Amino acid sequence: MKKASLKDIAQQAGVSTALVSYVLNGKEKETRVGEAIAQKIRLIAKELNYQPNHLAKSLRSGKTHTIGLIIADISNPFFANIARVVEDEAKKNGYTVIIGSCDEHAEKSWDLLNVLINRQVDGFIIVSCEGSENQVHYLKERNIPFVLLDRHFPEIQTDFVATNNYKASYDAGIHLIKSGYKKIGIMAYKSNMYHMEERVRGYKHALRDNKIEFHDAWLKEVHFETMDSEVRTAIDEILASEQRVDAMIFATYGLAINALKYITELRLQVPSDLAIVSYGQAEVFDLYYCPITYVQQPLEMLGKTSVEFLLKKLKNPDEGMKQILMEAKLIARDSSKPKTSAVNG
Amino acid sequence: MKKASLKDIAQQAGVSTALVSYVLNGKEKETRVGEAIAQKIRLIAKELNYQPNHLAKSLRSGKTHTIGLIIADISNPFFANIARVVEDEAKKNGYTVIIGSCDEHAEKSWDLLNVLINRQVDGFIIVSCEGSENQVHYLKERNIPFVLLDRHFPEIQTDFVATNNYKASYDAGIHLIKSGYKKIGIMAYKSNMYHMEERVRGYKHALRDNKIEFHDAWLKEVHFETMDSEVRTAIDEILASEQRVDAMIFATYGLAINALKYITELRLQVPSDLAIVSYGQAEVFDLYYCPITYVQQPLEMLGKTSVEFLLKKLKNPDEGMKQILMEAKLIARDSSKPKTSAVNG
DNA sequence: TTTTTTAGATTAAACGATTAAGCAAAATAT
DNA sequence: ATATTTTGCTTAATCGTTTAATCTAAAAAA
Repeated sequence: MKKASLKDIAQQAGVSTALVSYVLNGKEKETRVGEAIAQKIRLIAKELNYQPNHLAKSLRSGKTHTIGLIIADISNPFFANIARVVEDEAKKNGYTVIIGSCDEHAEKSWDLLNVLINRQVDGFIIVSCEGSENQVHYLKERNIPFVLLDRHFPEIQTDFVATNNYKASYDAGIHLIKSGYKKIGIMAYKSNMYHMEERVRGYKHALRDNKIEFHDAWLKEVHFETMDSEVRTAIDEILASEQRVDAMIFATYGLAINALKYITELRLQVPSDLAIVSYGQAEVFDLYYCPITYVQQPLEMLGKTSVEFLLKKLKNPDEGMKQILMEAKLIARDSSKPKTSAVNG
Repeated sequence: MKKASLKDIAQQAGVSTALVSYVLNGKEKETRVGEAIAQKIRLIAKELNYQPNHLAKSLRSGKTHTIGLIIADISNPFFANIARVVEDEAKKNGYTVIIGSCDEHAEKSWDLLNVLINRQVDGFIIVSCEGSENQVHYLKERNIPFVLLDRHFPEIQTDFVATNNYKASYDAGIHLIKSGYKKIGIMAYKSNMYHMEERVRGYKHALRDNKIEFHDAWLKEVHFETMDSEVRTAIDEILASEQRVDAMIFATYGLAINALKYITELRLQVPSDLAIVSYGQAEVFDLYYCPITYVQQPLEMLGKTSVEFLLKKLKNPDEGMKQILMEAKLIARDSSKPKTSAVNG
C-alpha cells in the first residue's frame, strides 16, 4: 500500500491533478473550483490519508522549510539548550532544524555549511567560530539568509542576536569589586572573536572604573583544543604570580569546569582562597559545595529571537538588517560572597 | 548566478543530460560513454562547480540519506551526548540527522514521527517513551527501517541497541552492599518501560542474593512531569521510614540532580548520612563535594552501533534482526565509599 | 556484399507536486 | 441572435535527476 499522491486522488475523483492541488492548497476560490468537486476531493484525500510529498514540493518551490543550525558542540549544555529552544520555535512555525557541530573548527563549519546548502536548507542560524568570516561573506554573496547567534563580527554587516558580553563582564567585575575583591583575574579563550574580546574588555573596564590597576598576569588566555592542560598551568601561574588574585572570572562554561576540577584537586577553598564568577550555566553551579555565581545569558530569548529573525527574513528577504544585543543577568551565589562583612549582605 | 544543473553541463558539452548523469555517477563503463566526452563532462562539471540537487535525487530515488533521531530532550546531557555520537557517525557515512525531542511524551513522539516520515527520512533511531508501542508497530507495519536505542520493548520483536540495565543495577547494588550498606533504597520513574523495570529488578536481586530483605518503602517511583516536587517528598519519606535507608540508587540523571539539590538543602552528608549511586553522567558528579559513584553507560558504543545497525538495514532490508545489550561500567567514587574500614580500600 | 554486433549516443518517462495558459460550455450582455 | 464574460476544468511545462528503451553509424562477422 503505497503512499497516495495527487494523481491517485485525481484518478479516484475523475479530475485532473491540477484541481486536486488547488483544492488541497485552499486555492479553490481564486482558481474557481466547483464546490461539489472540491468536497469530493477533500473527502477522497482524507480517505486515502493523503500526505503531500515534501521533496516534490520543495523541488518545485525551492523551499524546504528546513533551517540549518551550526553550533560548536551539541553535547555542550549551552548549545544543547539553545538547540532545544531553536528546535521548538522552528517546529512551531512548521520548520525542521538540522543541527551540525563544528567543534569551534572553521573547516568543519565550512563542511557543514556546504552539506546543508546542498540539502537546500532555507537559511541558517550560526554560532560562528574563529576564522569563519569567509563563510559569512560567502553566505552574503550567495544571498543565503542567515542569522548569527551568540557571536558576531562587528566588521561584517549581518543580522545577529547576541548577548551584551561587555556589559555582562563589566557587571561581573563590579560585583566582585563590590564584594571586596581587589585582585581579580580572568580566564578566556585565546581568540580574536569579538564576543570573547568583549568579555575581557568589560572586565578590564570594571577594574579601570574602580581605580584598580590591571596586571597582564591576570589575564589568562588558553587554547580551546588544549584547554584541559592549559587551564591547570594557567591557574598555577595566576596563583603563583606576584599579584596573586583573590577572585577569577571564567569566560566560558568549559573553562570553569576544568578550573573547578583543578581547584578542587588543589584543595583551594571557594571563595576564601579564590572567589569565582563564571559564564555558562548548568547543574554543577548549583550543586558545587559553594554554589557558583554565574552570568546567566538569556538563552530562551536568544534562541527564539534568532529563529524569529530568520523566518522574517525568509518571508521577506528585503527586510532591513536586524541586530540585537541582549542583557545577561548576574546570578550571585556564595562563590563570590563579600570578602569581609563590610559590604553587602 | 544560479546553481549549475545537469542540463547546464549537458548544454556546454553538447551532449544529453543522460550522459552527464552517467559520467558523474561513475557509470561510464556500464553505459559505455566515450572516454573523451567523459573527460570533457568532468571538466565542465568542475568548472561550473556542479553540486547535485539532493531534492531531485531523492525524489527520484526515494532515498534522502537522512535519518531521524527521536529522543526525550536534547538539552539533557545524556541525550545530547548520544546525539553527538549519532551525528558524527552518520556524517561519516554521508547521512544527515534530524533530531526531535519528545519530552517523554508519546503524543509528541508521534507528531515527530509523522513530520519526519513526511520528510521522508530513510530510517529512524528512536529512544522510545512510555506508551509508544503503537508507534513501533506502525513502523514495522509500514516497513520503515528503525532501531530502538537505549530502551526497547521485550514483547515486540525489533532491532535494538541498549544497556544491560538489570546487570548495571545489580552491580550497583552489590557495590553498595560490599561497601557495607545494608539498607538501600532506589528512586526511579513511575513507568512500565522495560529499561526502568530492569533497573529496579537488578537492584532487588542484588539485595535478594545477599539475604537482604527488600522493603516496599525503599522503592520510590516518581512521575517524570512532576519530578521536582515528588523527589523531595520521596526523599523525606524514605528517610523518615522505619527502615531508614543508608544508601540510594538513582535510576536517572534527572532524579539524581533533583535529589542532590534537596539533600544539599537538608545538609545531609554524603556518604555518611546517605550513600549514593546514580545513573547518568555529567560534570556534576565529578565536582560535587563528594564525587558521585555512577553507572557509566557505553554512550559512544550505543550511538555508533545504533547508526551501524540502521545503515546496514538500509543497505539490506532483509537482513536479520539485530539486538544487542551492552554492559555498563560502575565508576566508584566517594559517594559510596566503604561504610566502615572493614571492607575494601 | 549483406547481416549482425557493438560502441556511443539520444529520447523520453518517471518521481510528485505547482501553476500559467488554454479551452469549452454556460451565463450574461448587447 | 450574436458577442462577451464567467465558470469550471484540463493541458502541459517545470523543478533536477535517473534510467530503460531506442536509435545510429561504424565495426565485425557471416
